[in-house]
Amino acid sequence: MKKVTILDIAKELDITFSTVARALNDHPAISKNTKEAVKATAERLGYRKNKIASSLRSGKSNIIGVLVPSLDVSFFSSVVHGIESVMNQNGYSILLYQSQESFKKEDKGIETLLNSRVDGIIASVAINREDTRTFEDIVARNIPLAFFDRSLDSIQAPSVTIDDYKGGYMATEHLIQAGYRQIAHITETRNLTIFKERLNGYLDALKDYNLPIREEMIFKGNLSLEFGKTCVKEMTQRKISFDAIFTLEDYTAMGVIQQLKEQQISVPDQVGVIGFANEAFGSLVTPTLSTIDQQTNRMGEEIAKLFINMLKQGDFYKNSPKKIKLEPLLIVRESSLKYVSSTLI
Amino acid sequence: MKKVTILDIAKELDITFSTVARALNDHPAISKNTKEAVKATAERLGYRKNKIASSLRSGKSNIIGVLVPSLDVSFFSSVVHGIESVMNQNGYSILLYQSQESFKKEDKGIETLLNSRVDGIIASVAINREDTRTFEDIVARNIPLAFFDRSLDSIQAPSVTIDDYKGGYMATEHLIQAGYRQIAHITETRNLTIFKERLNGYLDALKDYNLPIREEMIFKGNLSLEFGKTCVKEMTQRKISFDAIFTLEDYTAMGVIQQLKEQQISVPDQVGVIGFANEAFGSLVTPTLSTIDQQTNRMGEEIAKLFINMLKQGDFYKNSPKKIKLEPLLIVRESSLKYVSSTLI
DNA sequence: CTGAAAGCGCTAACAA
DNA sequence: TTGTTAGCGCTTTCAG
Repeated sequence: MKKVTILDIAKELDITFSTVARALNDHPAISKNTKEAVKATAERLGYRKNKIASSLRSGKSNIIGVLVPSLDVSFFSSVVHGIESVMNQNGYSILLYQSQESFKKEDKGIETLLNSRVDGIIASVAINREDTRTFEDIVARNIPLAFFDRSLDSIQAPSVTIDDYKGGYMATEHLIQAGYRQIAHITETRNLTIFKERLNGYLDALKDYNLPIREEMIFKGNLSLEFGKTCVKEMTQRKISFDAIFTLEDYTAMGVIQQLKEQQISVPDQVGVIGFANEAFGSLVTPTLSTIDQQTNRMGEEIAKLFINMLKQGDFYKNSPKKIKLEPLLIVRESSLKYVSSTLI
Repeated sequence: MKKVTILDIAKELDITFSTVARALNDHPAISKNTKEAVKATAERLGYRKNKIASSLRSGKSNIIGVLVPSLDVSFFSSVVHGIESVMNQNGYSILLYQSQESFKKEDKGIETLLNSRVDGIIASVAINREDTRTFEDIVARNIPLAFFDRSLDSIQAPSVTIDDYKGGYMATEHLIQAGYRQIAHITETRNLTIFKERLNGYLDALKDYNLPIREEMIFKGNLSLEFGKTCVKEMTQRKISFDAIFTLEDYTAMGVIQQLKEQQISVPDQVGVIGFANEAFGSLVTPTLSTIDQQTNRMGEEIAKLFINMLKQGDFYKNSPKKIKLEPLLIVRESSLKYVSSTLI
């Protein structure tokens, strides 16, 4: 089966190929008859429009580059799911690139996407990014750029994030209101805005409720289940008394719970635990895990919608960028319900 | 910043644009001097090769279409993760499309990918697919096609799947060897090869161990946690005696466990449970869930490698297609360890 | 309502 | 080692 072009259709019908092109694109100035004839023979010959050729000519590819750290993290795959769904409905395709949390690969990714002449880029930046030049370059070329979740403050691009500060505050406040007083927090060594914000929320909640902030109860490590265990062990060893732990994400919280169980400390009666991210397992474990939901699918849809609006503008960066902050949602489950828990179990 | 082409570089250096093109592509017949000069000015002017133009001219896009049901299912996002990683290392980009389990969207997706002139398509077919015409079309056009996990037997394309029959057999055999004798199975109503294979494995294991096959212990429903609960309730109501359940996937298994707990039936002492898929939560729940691992990342890598080899051939479908079956891995955890469990808890 | 013609930016065969 | 030239298949302006 050799490839069919508009020229083949034109010959078949004894008209010019430009008429064919117009007919296929539903150009208003083409008669119903020719349109129908053209579409019929196109179908009959098995014609498929060559998007590459039209992209080259028109300067629009109808492809959006999506750059994320890793699809193996459910948060990102969920957002990408949302992005693809909305973009698809609007006639765009997704060119996918994973940075694997390396800014070098991220730079390579941006180059590839730019070379592929995507109509814009949606990104969530790698955890170890330092300079922002490659991203500045995108803006300098006046190519639409938007961030989700992890954005770069120095870049004047729109973004959809969740209010991590508020999330941190809500989680901590919830623990306080549930009756806990000595609340530890586990965060990340690496310097990511989202984690700092969660920490700030934690700190401010303590202040607002007149609880002391104790440095030895704030742990910095690498995002992992293992580190959750380590922190509990350390507090026990150093005889730091605590009655609740708020962790920067859910896997760490699971580590905490596992270690507490190991040490025969009951959750939530002796120690309350709340995580962050609302991973799928939270409702399945015992005790079920309280957490903060990040509205991942919604985030994907919002960023996609915002992006589509941006694409409609001419000069993408003339207005100050729209920054959407989604509300975090507090999901209260068993792991943080001190008083009620005894009746639940 | 206006766009820079090879012509701009050529003018700058007072050579022809074809020399520039060759220099940029490291053509052997170009002198070191010119190459360096060209690359330097390319860099200086901020030149980026227009992949669209080269694709149009060369007939190769270096883009692979990936068509999956939904990235919101961790199995698929994990495989796509593997595919992107390997493809990326080999200079290919991924154009992503989700069918959302609808064959209509799948057809649209194939059309879009074909129109985008991808160099090939890697797909996992939608659950409700009936006719196979769109896929036949891909083959007819001699465009590389490969399946993973869910393939179409009537299409002569390579595939990477796991041995679902063996997985079903292993799961059942494990339960038998652990001392269970009355083993129920929960499967899907819809007619998907992979689920049928798991069922067949279950049936054959029972036969091989001389255990009776009882129709009333095989439940067909819709893949969900809720249906797991329903089945347990039904067996209890109908006073069907059972001491183990093998479910077609992990969420259903969770439903089973939750309902058993609800009814004060102890897992694994009274009833053993094993799932399928090795979802992330399996190692976190109580009791931890035994399951069959599908080697998702490996599957992504294998299909990508296989595909890259395929791309190197000329006539893609002249040889009989390579079908790789990955070994399922039995993951034994607490939910199926009848005798040991008491010492574990 | 339809045709003629130019050209998007690159690759590659053929010349020199 | 470099230049010349002809397209890839389409969009789009200008004519008619």
